Amino acid sequence: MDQIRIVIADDHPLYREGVARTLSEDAGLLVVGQAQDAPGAVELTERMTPDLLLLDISMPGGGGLQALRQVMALPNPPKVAMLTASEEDDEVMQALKAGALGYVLKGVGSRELVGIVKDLARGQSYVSPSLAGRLLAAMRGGQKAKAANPLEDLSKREEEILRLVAEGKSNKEVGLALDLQEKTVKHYMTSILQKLHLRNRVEAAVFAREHLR
Amino acid sequence: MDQIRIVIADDHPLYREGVARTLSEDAGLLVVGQAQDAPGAVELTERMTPDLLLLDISMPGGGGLQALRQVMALPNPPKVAMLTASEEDDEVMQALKAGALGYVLKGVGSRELVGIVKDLARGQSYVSPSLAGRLLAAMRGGQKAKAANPLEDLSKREEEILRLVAEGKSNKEVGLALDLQEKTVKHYMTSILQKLHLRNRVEAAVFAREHLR
DNA sequence: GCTGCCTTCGGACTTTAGCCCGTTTTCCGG
DNA sequence: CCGGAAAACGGGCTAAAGTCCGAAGGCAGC
Repeated sequence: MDQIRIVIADDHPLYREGVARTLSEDAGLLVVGQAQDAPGAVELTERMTPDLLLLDISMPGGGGLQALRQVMALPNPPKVAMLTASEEDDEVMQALKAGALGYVLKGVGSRELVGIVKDLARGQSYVSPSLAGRLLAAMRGGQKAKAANPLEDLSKREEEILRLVAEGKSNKEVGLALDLQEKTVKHYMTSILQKLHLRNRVEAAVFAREHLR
Repeated sequence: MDQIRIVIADDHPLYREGVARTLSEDAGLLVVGQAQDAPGAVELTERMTPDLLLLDISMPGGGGLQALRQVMALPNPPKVAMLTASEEDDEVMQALKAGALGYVLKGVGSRELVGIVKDLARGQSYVSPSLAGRLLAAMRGGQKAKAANPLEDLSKREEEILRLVAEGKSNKEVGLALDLQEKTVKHYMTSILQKLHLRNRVEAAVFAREHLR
């Protein structure tokens, strides 16, 4: 049986090193390339046509999610696993929706990683346990799988107002900034809170900080 | 000349591995221990009395900053460098104020790290360039060096309340959660806003999200 | 041409938030 | 022992936030 050909993309040289060496120690695995940014990852994947791409989410040059989408658009896309420190449900969702086979937190042990990589290469998906639980919960709560971003429900104006609220502005100040009546801003707030299933402007501000921009 | 004895603390096994191997390849350096959490780092440092401690900031069991303070309180504290992905000015400040000699971002290259480690062992401080600039700016802006955190002004209770506010809770809900009168919570809010120079609870929530963990 | 959604506003509310006056208890340092 | 800060509470008040009515023009799709 052939070796599993792997490309690693991570902007931290030392972490990349750790992963590469750990995987290389297993006879069944072969690291055929390393990239340090999103464009590099796409380019390398295209050139090396690996079986598996380990992709960090937080990378310069567009971020791992964008790289994921580009890689999946290639003629013979490899299996892709996101390897990341982030636990944002949102990003997990987006990554899996975009075609990632696995989502592995950077805290994994070396021994574990080798096992996971082999599973992934066989087409077996993998999501780190601590995430898996919350993922399932999110799906149960959100019915089918649309939980990605309720932000899309917001109109242009609503989003604009939400941004200002997230900066700590009062309704009156938002009105002043956008040349609207305070009353109108209040109406928008009500609608924003309803659409995002939030209870008050503090929750809205926090939500905006974490999901907007 | 003796080798430089180093302890590495990081909760990511793979990253730890990468650092350890990179450093070990240099004849002048000797990795004498690895820890994966804050208490472990303190304990290991106490037992091994290394020359240098490389400390990750985000670690289970209290976080790297706490470990830093404990380590510095030891009879013969090693030189300590924070090794982290975080770029929070706040944390850099706190770390340096607590006695860290260096603040190295995880994005460093292997070759660089070896050089930096040797500098540190000689007592030469080091702060990653991208941070150094902003640090100086912060100091110029904040006069002397007090810019660390206005959070220290908050009493225990105030901080507790701020956390709940940052979750979107109303004064009444905070009162319910902490078994206080709504009125009391309002009083605390007034005092919190005053101390942090903020105008309303939305700003407080945003502030808390960015400066409180 | 009708049906929606977006944008904008007004009236009339109720509920929260925030400030300024106080008081009491406790606890800690000089 | 006294001062000061923290912790908790109360009254009274103004302003801000949020909700529920309704309404009007615009622009898109069917």
